This record gives sequence, structure tokens and C-alpha cells, in this order.
Amino acid sequence: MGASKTAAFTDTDIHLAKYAKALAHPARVAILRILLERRACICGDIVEELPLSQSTVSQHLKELKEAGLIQGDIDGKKVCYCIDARAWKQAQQMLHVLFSDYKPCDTNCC
Amino acid sequence: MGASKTAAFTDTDIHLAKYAKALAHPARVAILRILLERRACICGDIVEELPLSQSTVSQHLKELKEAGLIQGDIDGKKVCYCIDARAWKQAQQMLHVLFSDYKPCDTNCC
DNA sequence: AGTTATTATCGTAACTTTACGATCATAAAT
DNA sequence: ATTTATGATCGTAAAGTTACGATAATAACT
Repeated sequence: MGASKTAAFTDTDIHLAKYAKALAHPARVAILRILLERRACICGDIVEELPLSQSTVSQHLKELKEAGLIQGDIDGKKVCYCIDARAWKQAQQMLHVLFSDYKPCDTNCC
Repeated sequence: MGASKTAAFTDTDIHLAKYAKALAHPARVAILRILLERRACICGDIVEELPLSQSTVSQHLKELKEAGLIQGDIDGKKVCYCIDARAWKQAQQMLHVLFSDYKPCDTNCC
């Protein structure tokens, strides 16, 4: 088939998977790092920092925006991107909860 | 094209993206939660808990294993899966570093 | 108005993912 | 030895992803 069985999973897991998917490509991680570093927002500078074409970067930005992790505001001719604080913290929180739920076994499990 | 430009990105970003990709599907998040909850390892019980066929679950398990997040040991007829402590902590750490690098702007950035 | 810069979108090619049924491999049980 | 259970792998179809060039849309500049 190809489409994931979106039903039958919890909203939390679907949401978490959506955030994880946004991070699931090195280019998008790199874009987020650029946005983290520059703090203030940028646009086509991202294209210059990455070895990807403008259209490809634009597509990655779209995916990050659709996942909610970033927002882009039009500022005249340019578009200014930055981390979306709320979603960022929510993703951080959800991932933290998942990962901190692990309690190592005393003896080897397997 | 379709293949990601693996070169040209940092090892860290590639590694982080690999972990994120493992989490990028609700079924795999659900599998990890099952493994987290049961602590001790399981196998075909996962198939019973999810609305997916055995072969599909097996494929998801393979991806989690290839990402390093879980390990599976053969125990007679059954196969026993569990979280891989080292990779789990590394993924947690890498995600933590990324997410905690965000400093909200005083005034709205965009 | 015409040009230029910036970014999004379209079209397309190649590859990957998701999902399932069917089959195979292995080990336990009879 | 044959059956049974468990799980991996194969084959395949449908859908999604990644990447790029080309084109379109918009706003600033001349």
C-alpha cells in the first residue's frame, strides 16, 4: 500500500511520529540548527549554507512548517523563518517523556 | 531522484536523522512503548497488540533494529526484543542537545 | 512599466516506505 | 519423522519522499 494506517494509533503517537518525521532528514536537522544558531529569522541564507537547490530547500522548509516546528513570515520580498516556540517545546516534551520512560534492566533483558 | 544526499551533512545530523526516522511512524512509536512498558522482552505479543499483520510488524521491528534502538535475541522458537540501552541513551542525548539549544526571542522573531 | 530578486509551486524521475499475503527457516512438541 | 508454532523474508502494489530544473508569483528597485 504505502499509506500509513493513521487510524488505530493514539493521537499522541501520531503526533510524536509527525515531529520525528520532520527531523528524519539530515537537511531538515541542518536547517533547524541554522535557525537555532541565527536565532533571528532568515530565508535564502539557508539555501547558501546547504548543498541543495533552492527548490529542494523550499520543500524541506514546507515540511518543517507543516509539522509545525517552524513558522515563516513574509517580510517584503523575503520570507523570514524561525522556530515555533510552542511546537518546539511540545516536541521536546513529548520526546522527553518517551525517552525518560526507559528503565534499564538489572540483568540483561534479552 | 529520491535518495537523500547523505554526503555534505555532518555525521551528527545524519545520525540524529536516522534515530528520528525510526520514530517517524506511529506503529514504531507504539512498538517502543510496548517494549518500554513490558520492560522484559517480548516478541509476537507485539503483533497481537497492533492492528497490523505479522509481516508488517516484523518489518517495523527490522527498521528499529537497523536504527539500533532495539535488539532482538533468539530464544528458542521465539524472538525476544528489547530496547538497546546504549542507543536509547544516545538518541535521548542527541535530541536533548538539539532541542535545548533553543532560546526564545524576547520580541517576536518573525 | 520593466527589471530584478526572492521564494513557492509544478512537473518529473528515481528511490523509499508501508502494507499485505505467501512462503521459507527454524525449533519445539507430538 | 511429522506436525506445529514463531518469526523472517520475498514479491508486489500503492503511496510517499527526495531532488532538480523550469516556471510562476510577488515585491522592491529603477
